[in-house]
Amino acid sequence: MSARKTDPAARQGEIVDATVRVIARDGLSGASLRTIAREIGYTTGVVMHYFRDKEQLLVAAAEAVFGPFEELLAEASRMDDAFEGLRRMCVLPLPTTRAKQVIPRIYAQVLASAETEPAFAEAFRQRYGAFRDGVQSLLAAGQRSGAFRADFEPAAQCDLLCALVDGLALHAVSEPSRLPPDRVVALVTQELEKLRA
Amino acid sequence: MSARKTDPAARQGEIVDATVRVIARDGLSGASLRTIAREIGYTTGVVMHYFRDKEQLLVAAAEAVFGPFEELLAEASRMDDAFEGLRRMCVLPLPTTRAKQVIPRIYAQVLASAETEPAFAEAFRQRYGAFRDGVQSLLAAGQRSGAFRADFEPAAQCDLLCALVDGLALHAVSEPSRLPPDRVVALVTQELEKLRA
Amino acid sequence: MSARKTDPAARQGEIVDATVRVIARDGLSGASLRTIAREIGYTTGVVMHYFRDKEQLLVAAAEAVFGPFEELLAEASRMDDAFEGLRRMCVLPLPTTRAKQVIPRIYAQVLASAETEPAFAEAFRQRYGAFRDGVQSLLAAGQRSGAFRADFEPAAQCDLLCALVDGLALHAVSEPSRLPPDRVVALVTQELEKLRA
Amino acid sequence: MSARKTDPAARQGEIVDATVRVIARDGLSGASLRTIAREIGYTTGVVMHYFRDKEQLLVAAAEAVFGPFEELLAEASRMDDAFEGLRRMCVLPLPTTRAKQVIPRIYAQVLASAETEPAFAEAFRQRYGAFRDGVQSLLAAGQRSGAFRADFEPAAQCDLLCALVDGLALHAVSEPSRLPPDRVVALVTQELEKLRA
DNA sequence: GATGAATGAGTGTTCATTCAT
DNA sequence: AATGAATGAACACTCATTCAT
Repeated sequence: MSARKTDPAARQGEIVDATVRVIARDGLSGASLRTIAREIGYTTGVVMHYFRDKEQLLVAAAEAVFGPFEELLAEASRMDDAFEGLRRMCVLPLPTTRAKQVIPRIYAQVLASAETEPAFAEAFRQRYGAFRDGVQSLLAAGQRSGAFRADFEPAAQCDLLCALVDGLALHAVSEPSRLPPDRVVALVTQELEKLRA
Repeated sequence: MSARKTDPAARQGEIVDATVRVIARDGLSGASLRTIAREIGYTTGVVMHYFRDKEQLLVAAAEAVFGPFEELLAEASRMDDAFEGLRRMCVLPLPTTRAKQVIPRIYAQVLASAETEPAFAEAFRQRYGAFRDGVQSLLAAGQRSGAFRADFEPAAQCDLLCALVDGLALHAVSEPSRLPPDRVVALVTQELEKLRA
Repeated sequence: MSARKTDPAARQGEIVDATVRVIARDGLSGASLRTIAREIGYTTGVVMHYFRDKEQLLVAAAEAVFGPFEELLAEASRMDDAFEGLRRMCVLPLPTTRAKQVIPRIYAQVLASAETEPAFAEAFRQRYGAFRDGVQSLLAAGQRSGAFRADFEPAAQCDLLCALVDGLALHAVSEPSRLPPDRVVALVTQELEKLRA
Repeated sequence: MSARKTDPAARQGEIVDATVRVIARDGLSGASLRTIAREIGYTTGVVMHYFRDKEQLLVAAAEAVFGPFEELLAEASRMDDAFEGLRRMCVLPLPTTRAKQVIPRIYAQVLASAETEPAFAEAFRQRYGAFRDGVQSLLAAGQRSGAFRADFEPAAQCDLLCALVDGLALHAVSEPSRLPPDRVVALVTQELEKLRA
C-alpha cells in the first residue's frame, strides 16, 4: 500500500514515530494499536510483528522521546558556554514550534500514567533520571567554571529547574494563547539569568 | 445499603467523591463507570441516572478538585500574612501527607488529560484561570503591603509559581522516593522566600 | 429478539445449555463466546454478563453434563436390581439416540483438554470422581447382595468398566456406522453379564 | 542452524516430528504453526512451504502416530506367542514411561478432535481401521492356534479391546495419579489373561 | 526454493450507554 | 427513581494464510 521498505529497523522506527505522534495527539488512552497502525496505513498485525507487546512498543516510544535531549546534553557538555548549553536544553521541551509540541504532550501522558502503564513510566523515569543527572553536572561544572553563582545547591536547583520547565510546558500545551512560545522562552530565560554569576 | 440517602444532591456528591477517589487511586484510565459504581456499592445505572454522560461526571469531578483551592484562596485574601497565605496554597497540591495524596494524584491526571477530554479540559481551565487570578491578586496585594519585593511582575511571577508547583507535584507523584513531602515543601518554601521583601 | 425472560437463573441455564450444545457440535476449540452467543441469538456481552469468565462458563457446562449421571446414580442406589441399575448408567453416555450424542462428544473434549483448560478439566474430574465412587459402591453392594460374582475387586472393575464405556462412546461417535447404538449397547451388556453371579 | 538439511523429505519429517511433539506437550489447540515452527527454529513460512495446509500437516502427524503400531503389528504376526504380541500392542498407547507419554497424549488429542477436524479424522479412521483389522486377525489366528479361548467372537472382542485400551489411555493421561503406568498395564494384562485358552 | 512481512478474521474481555421494567 | 439486562464497538492479541522478494 505505502512504499515497501524492507529494512526492518526502518519499519520499526516508523512505527515508533507513529506511536509518539499518536500519543501526543490523542493521549495515551487514545493510542490503541489500531490508531497507531492506521497512522501509517498498516494493520495492527504489522505492529505486533515488530513489537512483541504493546508494552514493548510504549517503552520504545518513551526512549525515542529522549533522543533529542541526550544529543543536546552531550553537545552541551562539550560547549564552553555553560549557560547557553543549559538554556538550550530547557527550551527544548517547550512547545516553541508546532513540531516540538510532541515532547511536552507525550511527557504529560507519561507522568500521569505511572500507575497504569508501569513499564512505559519506568522506561521514561530511567531516561529522565540520566538526563537530570546530566543537567545537574552541567550546573555544578558551571559553578566551578564561574559561569554560575555559587550560592545554590546543584541538586536542588536541578529539581526546581526541571519542575519549572515541565510545568510551563504542560500549561503552554493546555493554554497556548496565554503562554505563546515567545513568552514561555522569555520566562525560562529570565529564571536562568538569576543563576548567572 | 442502597435506599438510604434519597436526597439527590447528596447522592450526586457521593458519586463525585467516589469518582475523585477512584481517579486518584487507579488513574483516569482506570476510572470506568463500573469501578466508580462499585466503589459506593451501586450499579452503573445509578451513576448514569445522576449524570447524563461520563463527561459530565468528569467535569463535576474536575470542579470538585478545585474546592479546597478556592476555600484556601478566600481564606488567604482575608489573612494579614500574605506570604503565609500564598505558601499554604502552593503546598496544597503537593503530596505532603498520605491522606492528601488524593489531590496531587487527581491533579496530575487532570493536567495530563486536559487535551484529550475537551469538556473536562474546559472546566479545568476555567477554574484554574479563576484560581490563578486570585494568586496574582495576592501577589500584587503583597507587593502593595510591602510583604513582597517590588521588583517582579505579578503576572509573570504567578505563571512561574503555578508552573513550578504543578511541575513539582507531578514529579513528586511519579517519583515519590526522590521527592518526599518534606523535600518538596522545602523547595517550594525556598523559592517563595526569594519573593519576600 | 428472542423472548425476554427476566429470570436470571433461567437465562444462565439457557446459556449453559447452549454451551454444551456448541461444544458437542463444534468441539471445545470451536466453542467461542461468539458462537455460543449466536446459538441463543444474543451478543457476547450477555454471556459475559452472566458469567465472569469463559472459564466459569466452561465449569458450569462441565457440571451440567453430569446432571443426568447423578440422577441415575441416586436412582440406581434405591433400586433392588443392582445389575439393571448399573446397566442403565453404563448405557447413558453411549450415543444411543441423537439427543444423547452430546454426552460422549463433550466428554471427549474434556478428556483432551486437561492441559489446555485446567479449570474445565478439573471440574469435570471432580464430578467424574464422585460418579465413579458411586459406581464402585454399586458394584460392592451388588457383590454383598449376591447379584454379582465375588471374584473381582470393585475398584479395579470400576476402572475397567468406566474405561470400556468411555472408549466405546468415543469410537461410536467417530465411527457411527461401525458401532451403531444397538451394537454398542449389546457389547456393553455382554460385558456386564460376565459380572453376574 | 537453518540451511543444513536440504533433503526435502528429511525436512518434512522433521516438521512432522515437531508437530507430534508439540501436540503431545501443548494439546492440539496449542499446536499453532508458530509454535511448531519455533520448536525447530524455523518460521511459519517454512512449515507452509512443505505442507499445503495446516490440515495436511495434521494428517501427516496423525499418520506418524500410527507408525509404531504398524511396526508392532507386523512384528506380532511373525511371532509365535500370539498372546505376547497382542499384549505389546495393547500396552503401546499406555503412558508407561515418561518418554513414551508422547503417544498416548497425542492419541488422546486425535481421538477427541476426530469430529472437529474432518481430514484429520479421516486419516485417523483409515489407519485405525487397518490396525484394528490386524488385531482382529491376530485374535482369530490365536484362536486357531489354540492360544486363545474359542468362545469369543474375534470382531466383537477386538472392538471391546480397542475401546478398553483407548479409554484407559485417555483416563491415564487426564488422571495420572489415579492410573499410574504399573496399574494400567496390570489392568490390561488382567483382561487379556481372560482370553487365554 | 525459501523467507518473513503483511493480512484480515478471529479470540476473550471491557467499555459507555440504552432501555424496559 | 432506580435497576440491571442488553448492546455493539472497541480493546490487545493470535491465527492460518498469502505473496513479493
